[in-house]
Amino acid sequence: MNLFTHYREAITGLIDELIKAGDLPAGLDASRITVEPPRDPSHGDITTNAAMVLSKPAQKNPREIAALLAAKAEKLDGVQAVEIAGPGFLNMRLSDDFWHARLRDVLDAGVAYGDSALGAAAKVNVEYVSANPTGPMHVGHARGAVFGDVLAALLEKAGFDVTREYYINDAGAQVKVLARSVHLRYLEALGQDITIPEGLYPGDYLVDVGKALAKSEGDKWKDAPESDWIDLFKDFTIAAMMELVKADLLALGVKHDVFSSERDLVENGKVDEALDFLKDNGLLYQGVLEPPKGKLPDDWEAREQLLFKATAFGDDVDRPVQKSDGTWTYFAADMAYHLDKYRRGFAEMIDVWGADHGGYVKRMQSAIKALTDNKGTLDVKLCQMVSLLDNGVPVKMSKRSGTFVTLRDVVDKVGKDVVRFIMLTRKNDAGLEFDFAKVTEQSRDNPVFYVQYAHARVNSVMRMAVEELSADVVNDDAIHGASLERLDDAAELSLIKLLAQWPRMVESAATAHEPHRVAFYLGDLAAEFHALWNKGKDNKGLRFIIADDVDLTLARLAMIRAVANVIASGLQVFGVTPVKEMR
RNA sequence: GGCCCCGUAGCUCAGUAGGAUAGAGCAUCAGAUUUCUAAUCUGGCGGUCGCAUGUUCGAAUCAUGCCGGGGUCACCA
Repeated sequence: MNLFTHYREAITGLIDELIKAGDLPAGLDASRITVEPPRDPSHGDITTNAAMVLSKPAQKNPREIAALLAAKAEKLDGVQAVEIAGPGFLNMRLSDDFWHARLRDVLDAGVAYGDSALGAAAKVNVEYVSANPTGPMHVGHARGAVFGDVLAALLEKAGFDVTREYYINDAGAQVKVLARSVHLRYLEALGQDITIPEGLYPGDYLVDVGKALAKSEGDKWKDAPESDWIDLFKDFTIAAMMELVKADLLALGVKHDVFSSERDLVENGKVDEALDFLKDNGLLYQGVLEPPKGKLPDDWEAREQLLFKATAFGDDVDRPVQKSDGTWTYFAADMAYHLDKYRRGFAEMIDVWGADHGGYVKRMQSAIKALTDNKGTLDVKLCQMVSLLDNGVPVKMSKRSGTFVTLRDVVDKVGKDVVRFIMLTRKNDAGLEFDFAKVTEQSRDNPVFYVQYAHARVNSVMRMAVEELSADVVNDDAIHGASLERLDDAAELSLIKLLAQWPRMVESAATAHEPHRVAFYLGDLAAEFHALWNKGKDNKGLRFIIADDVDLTLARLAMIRAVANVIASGLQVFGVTPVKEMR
């Protein structure tokens, strides 16, 4: 249960009562009313702006409305005190019993705590990675991969029906170049000396593909014209590259439900279908684009081409859908792809792209508007660059010099959990530094460690408690039946309140499509837990284990177990394994 | 030149569908350890939220215009 949603409903209920009683006029718009935690804890546990928002439409002084609400709010379950503050805030303090009940919720739910029905099982499609199948994944791909994977998990936790999708760009000129590169490797495998010309893919990872083809095909394509072997080589190589990509993603713990092929779309006539739809609606025309303002590309020439009327849907210019050789542009196929997603039932689509594709967002969104009659929505999440450092020194990356850092290198070096967590410690549209030295160091500076350590520390205390008090006294049943009302210290209640925020965090992060908020929340939670742990040094009475008060000890163990539950719940969304020990 | 993103403490960044006195970490200064793992914690210092108008009861948050940084700009994907 998201307690803020709960009390928002209660407050709007009170407003209805006031309307019925004639104290407020009917027909008030409640949509702008918020119920949230106040910034300053001295203002209570929850606050609402209801009185201020209703002031104007109700033509009443906000403090007057607040007074009407306060009189009723005092009687709500769990509410201990109500006060009116500032311009008309209604601040409420909830009873200790209420918070103890929330702690009970955490213990009952375990890692499932925070699961929400917010999404109401609505279908959402999250497309991420979608890297060209032309080689192994590099670190730049990792961020989008983790972001998409975790956003999908977050949406699932918030109650959406999520499909994780990968779009294979296997129809363009690039895969042709790839197939030619492999043909050279094939000749090499047959014993020829080769040089790889500029423009083809020089990577070693194609050597084995060439060998495999030499083995299965023999030398029959040695002297054959390209048109005879190109399709075969394409198919074989794409399949091999996708195996490579999937293996890399698996190492990172990233999975997809659906792989869609651009080539399939083209071959199945989906592109024609989508374009026919646009044509029937008068949204395609032959035209000549204005040259871009400012510096012109060197090879610019005015050319008549088939254009989609993107400007009618919010884009800046109309967009070409057909190349001069008659084949479809990438954009045309991508339109067909998104229409296909829409027709498969995904009115809500999310795409995760690199920030260098930012210029493409408007045209895709305008296409979706045109193709779905404004019924489909696309949110594009752009992920900024990751800069790799080692102890502050940039790690040089260049495909040519061979110091190219692959995704696999990074995962092998620091582990998938570290890569995943760090990728989420920044907003997606902010740059991110990934420092090999920092992300593996065991200190406060390293958020992965810090959060993991809090989880490990809970388990450590648990082990210690069993050792000191015996397993007969400290066990699951005993902890579950603990007298939670014994938790009455301000610091303990404060920690419980933070735990109770988790369902709200899940919902807001999911709604905003911002998984990084979870990382910050987990950091805050870990900090508060570590702080409480340390309080036990200054004040022995605040230690978790109090040998001569088993009842209190069990209550505190229940509390810290709840901390571990919520951390584990968050890490589960991240696809990071919580550790129980960090020696 | 157009479009998109960013601009918050010395540094790295949060800031919850506009909310009350803008927060963390690092750095720096002063402290805490015969430990339930100090791999941690407590306190001090530190800000014209790039600038200016506007909308609003209320703006770091929304709108418009500037300034600065990055990305991108017809038949690549």
